[in-house]
Amino acid sequence: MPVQLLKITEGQSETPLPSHLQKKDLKHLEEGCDHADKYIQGVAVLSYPLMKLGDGTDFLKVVLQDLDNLCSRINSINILIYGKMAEDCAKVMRHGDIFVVAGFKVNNSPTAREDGRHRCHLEVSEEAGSAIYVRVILCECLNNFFLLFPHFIMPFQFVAPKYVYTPLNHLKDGTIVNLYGVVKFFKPPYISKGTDYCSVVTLVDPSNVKLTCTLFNGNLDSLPKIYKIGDIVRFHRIKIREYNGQMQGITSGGFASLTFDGNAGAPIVPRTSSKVYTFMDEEQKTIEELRLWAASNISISGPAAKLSCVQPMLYFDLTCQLVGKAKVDGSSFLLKVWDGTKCPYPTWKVPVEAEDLEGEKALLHQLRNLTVDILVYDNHVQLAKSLKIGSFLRIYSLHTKQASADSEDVSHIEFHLHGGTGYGRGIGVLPESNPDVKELKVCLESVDQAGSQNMESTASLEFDDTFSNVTDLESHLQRCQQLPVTVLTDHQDLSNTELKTIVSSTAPQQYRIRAKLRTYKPQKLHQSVKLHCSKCNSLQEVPDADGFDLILQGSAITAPNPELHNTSWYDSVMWTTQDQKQRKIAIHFVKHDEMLQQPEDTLLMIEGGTLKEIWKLTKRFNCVIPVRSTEDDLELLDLSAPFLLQGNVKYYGCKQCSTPKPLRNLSSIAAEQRPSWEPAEIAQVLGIELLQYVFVMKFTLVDGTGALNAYLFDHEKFFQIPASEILTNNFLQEKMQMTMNTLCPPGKKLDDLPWLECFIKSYNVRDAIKQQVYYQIFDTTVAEDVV
DNA sequence: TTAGGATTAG
Repeated sequence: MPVQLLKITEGQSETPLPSHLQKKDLKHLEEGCDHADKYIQGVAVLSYPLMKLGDGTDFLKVVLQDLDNLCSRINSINILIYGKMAEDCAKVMRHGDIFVVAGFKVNNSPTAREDGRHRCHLEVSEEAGSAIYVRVILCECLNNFFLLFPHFIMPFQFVAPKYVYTPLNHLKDGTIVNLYGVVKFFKPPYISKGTDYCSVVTLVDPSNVKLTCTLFNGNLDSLPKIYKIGDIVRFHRIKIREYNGQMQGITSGGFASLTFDGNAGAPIVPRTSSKVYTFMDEEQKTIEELRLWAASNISISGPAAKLSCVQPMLYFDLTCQLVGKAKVDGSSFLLKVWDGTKCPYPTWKVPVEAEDLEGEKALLHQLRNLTVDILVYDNHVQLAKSLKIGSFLRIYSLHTKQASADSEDVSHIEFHLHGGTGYGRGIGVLPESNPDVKELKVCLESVDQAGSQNMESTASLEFDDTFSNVTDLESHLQRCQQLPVTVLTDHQDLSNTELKTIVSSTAPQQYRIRAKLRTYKPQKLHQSVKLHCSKCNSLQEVPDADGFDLILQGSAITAPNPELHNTSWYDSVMWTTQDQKQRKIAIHFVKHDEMLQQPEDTLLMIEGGTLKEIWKLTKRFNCVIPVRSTEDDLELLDLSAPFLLQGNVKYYGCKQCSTPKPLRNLSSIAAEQRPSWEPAEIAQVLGIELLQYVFVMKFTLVDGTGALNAYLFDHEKFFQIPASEILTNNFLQEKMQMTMNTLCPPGKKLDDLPWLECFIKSYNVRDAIKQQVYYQIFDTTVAEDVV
């Protein structure tokens, strides 16, 4: 029997311990040594109720105090007893009993910092060959004990595990708390620039407060095993700090986590690397309640997209199996994966040296039409290299991009995992127990089986496997071939002119045409967005954020001038950042009727802010104008920076045509009955010639009689998407790409392309050398059922 | 220490 009662009287044991056991001193405990023949001895000063772990194993935690030093907590140690031994021990033990624990495993105690006990704990179970001898102290001995050590009366109490969980709206700076939350966002663990892995997790709970936690650990396994949005986590001992005016969670010593599937009805099995954790019925109830709350308050990610459903220009999470991998260059690495379905578009193959390609050659060949090549970049390379062939992966925020090589006419789809961790971009390894992996394996095995029955014809099995998806696509395309995918918004009474006739005619003229879109430029649609000045007719690229950042940094060198604060038309606040830079930031809130407006109606001016701070302000306030102080007035920054930010849109002014006027001119708008803060009106009073966002594209149109290149110059009318929002709105980017895929489906022959109805005008452009005829599309829009 | 959510543009 692993738990034995030994009777002792007057300090002498009636039954001796087995002779092979040697006593080990608490001071000399070390991890990793063989403790099969060792025992430690101590008095039980604390015991927790017997409980069941997540997998049903009985568990008992007992604290033993070294008999040689009864006063110091550092001489007490946590004993974690598993299985039947826990049950047996709970039956016989009393506080004050002397325990002899033999054949234990020593591990670091995650709670040592918190409970002040020994830095290690002991793990014992029958399976590990452990034994516990409980020395029952007879009455007189016990009396002597209490006489000698009266201060031990207090610790001799049952202590229920006291884990208090703090709701997210009750968090306080500088505390260490336990909490539950539903995962609203997460970055799968990645290698940080320091020494640890890092994972960022944003939680919400029914208080509707968000908490972003930054978790570090040198051991990948010790970070929460979160696989999707909606997972539920329990964090123990997370430190709360204030950062940028918001509460933030960060790992503290002894941090521990459990993760649960967030779907109501799924088994409640905690995912954790820790063998030691408590999980009681009450906590099960908490998970169920959070699942119910999350079901109606969080958009839990649905089944991840399959390769058969991918569209170009999407960011999506792919659950797949790794079939091959290869080095490409210093900053990129190739992963060859499959998910049992076939991508409906031609996919790119990344050229690599045969000897660099790891993976089973026969399988790589057999699955060559089902695997896709994913190029991972920069910070993901190191992790990608370490992945094992055959492992199951979830690749987060994988980007599909449509591209065509210069020499090819037909475009293909590329899969990129770009550098950085924005939007949770990264790679996670899923365990075989994961429900999505189980489902994936069923799918892969069915393809494998079909493959082994018919090795000669992998093509037919691939077709069968994705037949429904292919037919969906075909029927969509058929519809596109019957009806024109663009329509005229005017001039419907005109009849069509053949392209052959148009190209042989003189300009300027206007025509109605019916043609197919053979190809278009730029293929990277984000490159089609330009800024246009309607006064000087110039076109320019949209400046990138780095340039804006530099201008902000430059202007932050000059501190705000306090003499310009709090005027008749704005109220000012100023503060200094807590970091080393001691940066001064001033915000001037423009008043209406001498009162501040609601944030969503407010225009504010900011001095000394960073890109991120400005971006955050635009989330809450209607308009943000970055400014700087001069000796006697506030002024706009250089016009390479946006002069106004509203929502996601940055508004720019034309450098040539603008004559900036004093900012106090804004007070005239503020004095209106209901200031609307329209960008055009703001630009006007500030002497700014507002640049308009436009799509500029070149369409190569054909109709069987001829071909011509026509320019599309569109603010919003053609795509029914505002050009001003496309760069910052992923949904609109996808929508535009899908529209282009309908107008010009990738990988299709000319016969299969849909018809476009367009109105075009020809015009002459004369340069120093010659005169040329150009064509521009106008009064045309994408058909309603295509958008 | 690391990162502190807010896509790349290869």
